[in-house]
Amino acid sequence: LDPQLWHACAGGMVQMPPVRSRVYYFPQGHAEHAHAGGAADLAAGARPLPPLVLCSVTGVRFLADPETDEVFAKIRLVPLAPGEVEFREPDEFGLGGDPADAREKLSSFAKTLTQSDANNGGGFSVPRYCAETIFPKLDYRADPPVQTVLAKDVHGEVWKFRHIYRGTPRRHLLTTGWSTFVNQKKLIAGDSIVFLRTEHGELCVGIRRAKRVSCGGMECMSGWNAPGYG
Amino acid sequence: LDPQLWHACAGGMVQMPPVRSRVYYFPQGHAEHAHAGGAADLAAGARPLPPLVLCSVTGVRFLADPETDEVFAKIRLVPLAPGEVEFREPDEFGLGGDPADAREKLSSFAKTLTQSDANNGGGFSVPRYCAETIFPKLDYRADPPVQTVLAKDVHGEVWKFRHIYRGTPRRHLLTTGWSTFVNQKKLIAGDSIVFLRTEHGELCVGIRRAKRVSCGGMECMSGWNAPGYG
DNA sequence: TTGTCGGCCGATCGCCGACAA
DNA sequence: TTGTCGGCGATCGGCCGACAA
Repeated sequence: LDPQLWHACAGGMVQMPPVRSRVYYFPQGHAEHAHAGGAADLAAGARPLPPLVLCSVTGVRFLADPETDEVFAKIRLVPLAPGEVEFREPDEFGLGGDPADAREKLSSFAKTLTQSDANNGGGFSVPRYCAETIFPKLDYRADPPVQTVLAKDVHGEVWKFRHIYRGTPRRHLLTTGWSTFVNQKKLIAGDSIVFLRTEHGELCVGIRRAKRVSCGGMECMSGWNAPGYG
Repeated sequence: LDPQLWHACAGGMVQMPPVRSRVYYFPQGHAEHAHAGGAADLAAGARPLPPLVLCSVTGVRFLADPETDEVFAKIRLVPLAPGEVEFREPDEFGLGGDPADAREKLSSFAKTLTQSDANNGGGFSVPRYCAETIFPKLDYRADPPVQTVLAKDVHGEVWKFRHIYRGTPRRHLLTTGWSTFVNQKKLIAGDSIVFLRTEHGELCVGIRRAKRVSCGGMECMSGWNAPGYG
């Protein structure tokens, strides 16, 4: 999985430590996160674990769930002996000033799906900025300007969309191919879609699912479906 | 799962030993059937198993696959000590002369789906015998005679069908509700459907899938899809 | 600039009798 | 008696511009 696409899907809040950098590992926090409330397993151990362990990052793998397309990472940590402890600024590893960071911001775009986007009745409203900076150049001399857009998802599968610039006032839309994508990926209003143009000029598409909240057996998005009073 | 429905789905060739009856267990045959060709596991054991073991049936559970509706059974066997060996006719347990057998034959009906039945373009041609002996009585004074038929599947789920008697010449058909059933159960031409009327007068429906044969990646039924020359 | 809506057109679904095996 | 077909009406998917936020 392309790290650029992975980061675009994960969002700007997610930063990954580079290989050979040093991080603190929090066993209890990990245990609580892994199986909520099951941290007793570790506490019951004969030798109590320290609250934090200084480790060296020896490997990072960028992965995506085959079912949901949700991205995650596997990070390999090796604990350091107390004598190896030495403080180094993370910036030495380019954590903050990653040059890929600025480039990524320029060539990726995320949009939260509206009801109209997710309704099976129609297409996808492409924000102008996304169409002009991420999508392939459209020939505006045609009337209406139309092109076929190919985008690769996190699994390498290619999706085909009809990209048209029409309506009054003019706007960019994805029509044919869009509803298939929505249905296959089981997207609903509130989920986000990410478009990314790699340095090779290749277009990629990722998704970022909204947190679901169960409503009496039905799955729905908090805030949606709630009639506004007043 | 109702044993009557189970037997109707399994077909007349399948007979189950009753509880407390005695049967021979063939370990090698079981192993070969369980994982084809993997019988070496048993042969490699320190103590070679006897070719057949006389057992007592201590339990039989009639089950159905939640995905495919295909029926199977779990039979609990307890090996008998050599001293316990005594010959008894299986008929003493009612294996052959099961009174439920004759009743079942009267009130269940199986039909192999034709292309027209499985095509999503239409309904299901109900053989007259099935309609008249299994289905609820139709009021022939109406024109055309129509009723709603409810049938419970092996999971207890209820399916609703529109049963109509129409056309020239007249015939029984299931229309509305049929294609939903076909799609949900993923039925294709060659599969069979079983209708059963229980002693309580309740209508049940089961399926019996045809053996699939793979045709270059496509799944199809042997004999179907083959154009007839001459 | 873009979210939502109603209109509308074409494709598909599915009910029908005709006809023949 | 019942399998298959063509016809056709209803429904649905999905593309469109209007309009307003």
